[in-house]
Amino acid sequence: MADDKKLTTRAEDFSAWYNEVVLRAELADYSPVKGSMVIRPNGYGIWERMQRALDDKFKATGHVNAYFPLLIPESFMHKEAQHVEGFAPECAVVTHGGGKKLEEPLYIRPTSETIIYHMFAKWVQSYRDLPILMNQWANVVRWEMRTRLFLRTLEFLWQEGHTAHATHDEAEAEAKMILGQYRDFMENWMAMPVVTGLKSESEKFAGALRTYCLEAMMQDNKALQAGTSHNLGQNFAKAFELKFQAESGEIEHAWNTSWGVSTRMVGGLIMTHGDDNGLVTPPKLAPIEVVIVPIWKTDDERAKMVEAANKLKAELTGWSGRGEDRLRVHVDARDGMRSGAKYYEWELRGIPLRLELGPKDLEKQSVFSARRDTRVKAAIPMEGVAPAVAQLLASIQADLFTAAKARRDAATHRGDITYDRFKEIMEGPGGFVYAGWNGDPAVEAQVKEETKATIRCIPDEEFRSPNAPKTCMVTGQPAKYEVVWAKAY
RNA sequence: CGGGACGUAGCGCAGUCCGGUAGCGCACCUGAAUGGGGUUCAGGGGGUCGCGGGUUCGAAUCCCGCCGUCCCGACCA
Repeated sequence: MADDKKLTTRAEDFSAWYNEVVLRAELADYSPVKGSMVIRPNGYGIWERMQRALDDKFKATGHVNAYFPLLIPESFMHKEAQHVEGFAPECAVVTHGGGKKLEEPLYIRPTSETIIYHMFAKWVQSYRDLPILMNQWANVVRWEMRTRLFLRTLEFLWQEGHTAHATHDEAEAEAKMILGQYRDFMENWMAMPVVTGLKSESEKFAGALRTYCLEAMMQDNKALQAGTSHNLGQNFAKAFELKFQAESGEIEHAWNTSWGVSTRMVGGLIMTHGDDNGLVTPPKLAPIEVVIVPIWKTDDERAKMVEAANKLKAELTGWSGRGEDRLRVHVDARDGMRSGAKYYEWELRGIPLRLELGPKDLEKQSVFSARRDTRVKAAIPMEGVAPAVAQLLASIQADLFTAAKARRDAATHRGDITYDRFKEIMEGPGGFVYAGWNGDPAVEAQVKEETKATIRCIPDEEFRSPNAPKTCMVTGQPAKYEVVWAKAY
């Protein structure tokens, strides 16, 4: 921050830019405990909008919310072999309580499969008790060595869905259905394009049969895993004796899924849409969609313009053209701050649309608008201002997605790419590279070692190249899959 | 845990080499003017200079020890 007022630009130093946006837009702040953070109202407001939209989707697809406890007996963590192997190193463990050493240490949940399937086992006897479609909003703790605001912190907020089904196919359908819900949310609410697909064996969730994921591209061309959905098979059901009597009379193990998205998405939002002036929030997730800045010179004028601004706000919020989803409007009537300074501040905070209302506008019976995304300005007639504003917001929402998708596609490489060319891309601008892979984990490890890029996913059909590579990029052997490579957060 | 840097006001820093009254910018408070893209002037508040010890008449500055933070690597929603 050479200039106290200007942000470091994305081109200068992307990660410095990111940190400055988070801190200066007051989305979050560092907490006294290294690696954990405080989510401030501006950031939490976005998370609340995310929660509401997702929660509605979960409810609409038949899920119910519950809450399971933070502390998990150590023995539970050890019941599923891969799970404990994957998570034990990053767990925080409570060894003392009430001033005494505990008989059995308690793990602070890094995720809740173990406790939840233990409970499900208590609740399920018959196929008639299935499926269980449950979700919880919770915090989890993972003792990361290297942390970044929103993207990786010791503690974070998320939702974790957990379901139990009578058959493999039903669980598989659930895991994929949720993936679709996430995708819809990311595209239509976050305006963030994603590639959906399957994780390779080495990248899948500890204890899962298969992990599906959504991968987004940030403006520095690195990938961000924005969400995951797992088909857990019967792994946890066997470990926790989650059994039921089938219609046939046989005792069978249930089939589970789990799926989650976290406050990491706020980081994804920032890095997808932010610009050198700060945050850019898609209207649907903006706690405030419209800020009205009244403009005045004298005290008399101030009273008049603040009144006019409040009247405008009332007209906007009173408009029912969006049904229950009323326009979210704020009037910035602060005295002692120039309008220009207010503009910069609201731009930093990513408010999608600014309306300036001064004596001249009032005279002309119009209001002056400025879009946050394109910074295009235009007068809007007072007559019919609400639908016009709603229309502008809808355009901003749509244009953000289009722009983000164009950026991603411009940094996506397909076709027969040699390993040398691949290295050039990864050392240089980065991006998504679609390439053939023979399916050998050793090749995957080698590429990771040599280039720091990883297989983000085996993409779902609609994302695959029309002419999929026939050979493995590294070995030249026949390709088993087309995969997406990228450096990732 | 290995490699590098740094701890001075809320934030960003100068001062440290060469010991001598703790400073600057931003932010904050008060007042006045200003007011359609970061306003100006005047006044003001705020710091055990990371902690502990040593050298010295005197330490932010020199010496020893400790602690902490950040960046790079090993792990990762």
